[in-house]
Amino acid sequence: MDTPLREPTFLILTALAREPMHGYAIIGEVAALSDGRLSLRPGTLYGALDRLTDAGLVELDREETVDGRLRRYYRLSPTGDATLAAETERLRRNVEAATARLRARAARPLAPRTAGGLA
Amino acid sequence: MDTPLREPTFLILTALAREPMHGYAIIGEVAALSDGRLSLRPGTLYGALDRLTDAGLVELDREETVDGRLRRYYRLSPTGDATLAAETERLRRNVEAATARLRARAARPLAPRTAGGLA
DNA sequence: ACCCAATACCTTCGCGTCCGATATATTGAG
DNA sequence: CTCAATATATCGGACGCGAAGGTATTGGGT
Repeated sequence: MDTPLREPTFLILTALAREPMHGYAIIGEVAALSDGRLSLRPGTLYGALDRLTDAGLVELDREETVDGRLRRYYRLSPTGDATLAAETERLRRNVEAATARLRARAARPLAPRTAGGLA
Repeated sequence: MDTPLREPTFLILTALAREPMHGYAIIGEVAALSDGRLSLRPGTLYGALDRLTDAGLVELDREETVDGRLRRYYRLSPTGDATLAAETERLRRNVEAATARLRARAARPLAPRTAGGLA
């Protein structure tokens, strides 16, 4: 499992990091986390939840029935916690690398040779 | 194209942000960017380059022949620049959200209720 | 009493991306 | 003369994601 997590999976783990949640609530939490940019579809969510459970990153926490509707709560496992931390570090480095290059680029928008001194 | 970029694609754009590069050099640059964690395969690279060219994010810069070997240089287009910037911002928010939750989690490893004050 | 929206679960299917393997061509080292 | 490195390209499989649809219950509108 060193396959980098894709965005939906990453945000599902992030949502669960705070406290155990049930599927439908995760959809809302991910939407909030991403400022509404990403609205998970059921197919994405439950597929991911199954995969993450098989991989041992999340665990079934408990089940509740509220108003006749089942709520299945999932929780982040220790492995999931470590994976999320590692993924976050990976992303942080990528963001830093991209930011540095974009900044350098903004400094010389159209002039590769700045009436050069060096090389 | 509001599909989030996957990591290989993101790093290819990042590599090209500094200056135009040819394919084989991009592989090395991406490896350096990721501290050797990601080594692009030719299948990934040229597939991505074709897709990115079709999408208008990168452009063919020039072609050189060095020692009988063709070098095809690609450059980041203005659209690619903007896309990379937007993607970087998106990732930055995700990193911040995950970091905040992981930090809160570390503070209370096994105690969901800290003898609470606020509801 | 009726229907529709919202809550909450789950499944199936197609697409796009990625990766591994493979192929080709040239130069330089052993 | 062969092998490694440089440099391009293609193909098939795997897998995650998204769209759509299906089941069930409660509550609001008419």
